[in-house]
Amino acid sequence: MSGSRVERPLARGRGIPEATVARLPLYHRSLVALRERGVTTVSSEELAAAAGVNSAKLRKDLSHLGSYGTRGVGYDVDYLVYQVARELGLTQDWPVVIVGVGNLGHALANYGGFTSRGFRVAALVDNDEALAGELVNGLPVYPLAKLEQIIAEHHVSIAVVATPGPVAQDVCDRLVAAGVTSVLNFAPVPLQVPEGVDVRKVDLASELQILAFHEQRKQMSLLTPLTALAPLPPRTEAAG
Amino acid sequence: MSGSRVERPLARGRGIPEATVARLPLYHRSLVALRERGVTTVSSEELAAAAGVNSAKLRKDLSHLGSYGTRGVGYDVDYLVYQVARELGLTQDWPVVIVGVGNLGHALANYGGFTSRGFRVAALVDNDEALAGELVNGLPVYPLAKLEQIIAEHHVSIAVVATPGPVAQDVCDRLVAAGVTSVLNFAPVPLQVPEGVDVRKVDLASELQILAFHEQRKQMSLLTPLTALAPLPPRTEAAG
DNA sequence: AAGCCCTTGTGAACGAACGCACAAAGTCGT
DNA sequence: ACGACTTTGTGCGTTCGTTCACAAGGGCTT
Repeated sequence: MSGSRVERPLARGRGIPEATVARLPLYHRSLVALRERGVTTVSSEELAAAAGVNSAKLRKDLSHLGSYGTRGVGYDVDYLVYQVARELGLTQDWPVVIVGVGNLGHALANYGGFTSRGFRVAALVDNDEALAGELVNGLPVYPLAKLEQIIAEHHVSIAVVATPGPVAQDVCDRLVAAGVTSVLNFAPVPLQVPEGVDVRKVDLASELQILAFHEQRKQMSLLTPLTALAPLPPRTEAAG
Repeated sequence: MSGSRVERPLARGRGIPEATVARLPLYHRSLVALRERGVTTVSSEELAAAAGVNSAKLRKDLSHLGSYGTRGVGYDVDYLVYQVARELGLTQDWPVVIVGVGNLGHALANYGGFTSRGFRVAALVDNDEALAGELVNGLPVYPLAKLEQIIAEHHVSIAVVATPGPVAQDVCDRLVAAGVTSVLNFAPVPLQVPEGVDVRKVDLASELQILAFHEQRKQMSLLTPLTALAPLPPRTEAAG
């Protein structure tokens, strides 16, 4: 077995659990909403309610960023907004390239939440010649041939793949070769990327199917009594 | 109150882990792709590679559905496609209502992956009077006032919320009151729903922010050696 | 200043998910 | 028919994530 050397699991600025990172945007948004309502101080209980999470989880999440609260009082909204934003990298400018200007790419280019908060659509790219030069949300569409040039000139490190599935991997390969190290993938295929490149998948069809799974279960449990579903359900106390 | 009752960690009915359910759509899609290429038998190793997951994880996932493989051979593609589809509820028809026909709702209405595989857009609904009656992807847009009627007549149990954030909760409440028990939420707010209603969130801005977080860390680790990261970050609260 | 009250931050228990490694169980060659 | 080979299905240890419960620590009142 390996040595018993205790390695510090959570350094101050690093080692933030992935589950926590995934919730930081949620907290950030809730905090901004509170700030816009004029709230200056918020307790973990209130913020947790606004974000729809458990308050203990919220406190532990925030504790990974540092001790930004005041015991007996709560968190200063302004200060916490800034800290979360800084941790998420929202205090810097992120030029983003969107590849694929179909229905989805169109919507993304127009989507307000995409362009705000540090992100800026550097360019729209599509391989359809007919689209080249057209304006979408005030942004011109460039041909796919210019992809590498755009990435280099704008120092793009984050790309959005909104192409049809069959070409997504090719596009992704070109993106990575050109220097992109983070990809948000809307295409219904699992993208293969080398070490060091992050891919996050947004799969609309999958989400619906997951809902359908649970929906089917609900319908089944309505039609048949519980005893018919499980072989021998112990007659424990009924909840509620 | 956000302190919700302890919901069963495993999926309702038979105990299929939630993490497994979330991957079933992925397997289903990979299997369909294999079938279309004429593949009739697939090993866990091959299917796992196609889906981009660990093969042991794939086998354990599939084992929750039943013993559908043949040792020494693999899985029959046709058979497995059917079993996964049945488990996901894709063998039945799911009428879906999309509320909010903005950029995103427009894209969703046109999105092929949404309408295929058991799902069917029963109606598009928007509160913008100007849109009423317009055709999107061959489907008419109905006014919000008809929401309850549509849900009842089409027996809709799954709804997509693609409205602006501020009205999402109101729309959701009406959906639930009208009988919807599964909601796919694209609005950037956490929806509150009663027990028994499922909500899945697709948050485009959050996904980008999560990528930005990791991207920032990559850049930091390139610029500074690891030893420079360990000390406490200066608490510069005078910023701004 | 001291004590009370409030909320944060966290140790610890619990539970879920992952992945290794292997036994079980089938096929195929001889 | 039998043994070698292949691949599934799964027991088990490890890691990751969630939640409880409470001590630590700050503010407020007296």
